[in-house]
Amino acid sequence: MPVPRSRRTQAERRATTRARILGSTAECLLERGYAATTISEVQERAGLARGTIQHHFPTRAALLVGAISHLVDSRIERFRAEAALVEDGPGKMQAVVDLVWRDLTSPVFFAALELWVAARTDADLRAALVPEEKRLFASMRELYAGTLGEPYTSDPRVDTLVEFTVDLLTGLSLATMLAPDGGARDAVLARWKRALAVLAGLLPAVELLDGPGTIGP
Amino acid sequence: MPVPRSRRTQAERRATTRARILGSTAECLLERGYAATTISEVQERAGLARGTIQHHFPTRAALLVGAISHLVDSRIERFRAEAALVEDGPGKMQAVVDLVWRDLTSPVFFAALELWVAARTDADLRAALVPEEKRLFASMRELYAGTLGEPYTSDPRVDTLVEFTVDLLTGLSLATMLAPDGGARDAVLARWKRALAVLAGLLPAVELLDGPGTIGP
DNA sequence: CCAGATACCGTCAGAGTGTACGGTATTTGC
DNA sequence: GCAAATACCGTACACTCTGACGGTATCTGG
Repeated sequence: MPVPRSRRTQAERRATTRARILGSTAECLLERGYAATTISEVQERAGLARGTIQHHFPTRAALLVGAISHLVDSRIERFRAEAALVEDGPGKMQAVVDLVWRDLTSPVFFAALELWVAARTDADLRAALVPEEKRLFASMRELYAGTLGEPYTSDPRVDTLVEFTVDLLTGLSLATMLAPDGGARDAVLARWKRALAVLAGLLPAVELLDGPGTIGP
Repeated sequence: MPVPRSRRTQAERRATTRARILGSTAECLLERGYAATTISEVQERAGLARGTIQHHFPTRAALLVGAISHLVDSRIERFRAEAALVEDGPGKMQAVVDLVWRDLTSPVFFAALELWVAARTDADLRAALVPEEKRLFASMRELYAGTLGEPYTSDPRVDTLVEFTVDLLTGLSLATMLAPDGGARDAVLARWKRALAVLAGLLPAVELLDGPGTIGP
């Protein structure tokens, strides 16, 4: 006997299925990659009819454009939640490195990477992606600053150090994406934490390679 | 009247068309991306018949695997040529940063990036890619060391600094790939050069952000 | 309560893809 | 020279993907 569904407004119906579709798209990007993220595949994962997908996203391009904002939102939200867990203390700079690292090795990041790389050779995708990524970067910068707080935020070098950290960890994530060598990866992370201390003037350069490297303000 | 072609050995014929196919594949990866790199597209660019492509690479997967080694070879060769031009002098460390940057923003890099990202979700591609990239990294390490020479090579911190540089510049290349902001990009590069000097103990940390930053041994 | 709007469904044709296959031209080994 | 081998060619076919379309269920505004 068919359960009479609770009455939902059109807006609610629309929003939930839309979210379902975009969730499946993200999942598919993550697991199968950009090229294999087809309408049929998304449809199947979402458990919806072909026409439904098309009703919300008339073309594949529109679907992928929709996925962009969705992924950016997820990533910001995820980062915010993780950032809230960072505790104050002498190892805060290092904790933020770990925070950035968790972001740059998270599923959302790799799903977004698929679109990012595809956008290099797809003008439409790029046009939609670039402003969204600007939004992402702006949010991220705020979150970095908010998480670090004083006295870090007032140091003019910190912006640069954050930029270094994000770029470096992005490269490291890419490099270790295919053949994760946990040991080497962690070693680079540990050394970078020490390097940050050196660059902040908290540690002499000769100590770049030794010791535990937990240095605070 | 058909010109009687000079007699070429089978090996020669094979090698040249093979190279032609792989060249077209690389070009296509660069210009159109992984998803749009189809047999037809490669065939058309190479000006060969469909059967010819298939004679050399029975499947699309085989073609892409073939492209991997080809790209790695190109990249090593390209880097070697550029490295030979680096002159000795007080700004050598900085010159190597520029050298790495030219590699990580070169067409071959972006073509390889397409395969790299695709390999994340394609086990066969990954199996072929990982050993080739090991080969690439090994060659690169040699070339870094050879280019830097003494006294850098004997400093145990240099390996780490090279790793930092490569990872950081990889991230920077990715980040600025879609919307190149020359100014911001160059600023990060310049600051990283100074940071290297700080990390090597040649410059005090307080000078991270100021001045031209050409520091030598 | 009911007409119009909107969300969802399922099938279809056209284009494009990858691979199989038989045929022609060129080179090789004897 | 001449068969065998191999490089190159072009068509054919089965498959998948996309976007179009008409049809049904659910909601909304009056």
